[in-house]
Amino acid sequence: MTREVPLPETSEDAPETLLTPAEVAQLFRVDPKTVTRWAQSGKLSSIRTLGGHRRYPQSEVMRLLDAGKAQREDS
Amino acid sequence: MTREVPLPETSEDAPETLLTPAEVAQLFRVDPKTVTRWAQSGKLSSIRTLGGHRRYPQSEVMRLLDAGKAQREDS
DNA sequence: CGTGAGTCGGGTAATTTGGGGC
DNA sequence: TATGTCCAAATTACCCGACTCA
Repeated sequence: MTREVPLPETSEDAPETLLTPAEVAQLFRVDPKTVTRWAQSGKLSSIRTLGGHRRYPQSEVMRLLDAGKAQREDS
Repeated sequence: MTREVPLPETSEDAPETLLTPAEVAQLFRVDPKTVTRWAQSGKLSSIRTLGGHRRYPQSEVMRLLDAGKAQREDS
């Protein structure tokens, strides 16, 4: 049973789901290293764990996936 | 049975909300064990229950989340 | 006072990072 | 310019048994 206390969200809580580099890489069918390069070049937002590993917002990844899937090349 | 949950303090005193290892882990998309290592290495402050379990200040967790943010250059 | 979920510990795989070169 | 691969070091994930929490 999960704890059910009234979490007094200090401000605005965005339960943003995060994806690991491997997960994003599989979605795009590229190497995890490529995903890292996207993040480094500012093409993709990223969050850092306290150990330095990157986590990517699922919502943005999905948006970028949809942006280029139904199109033949580019409209 | 009466439960000792953090009441929404209406005045002074820092109503510091404490998060469980599992909650912090979900926010960073890491394993609860990883959060424990962060606390052990001093990267994250923690409170100990009388039984030895760790609790983490929500405010600090949120601050660290924002600190590791890297947005896209184009928004 | 039981019960189930969560969190200790430690150990050992798997993943990620960063740089360099193709 | 963009992606894939090799490398070593660092970080993280999963395994267990025992204990704590609600």
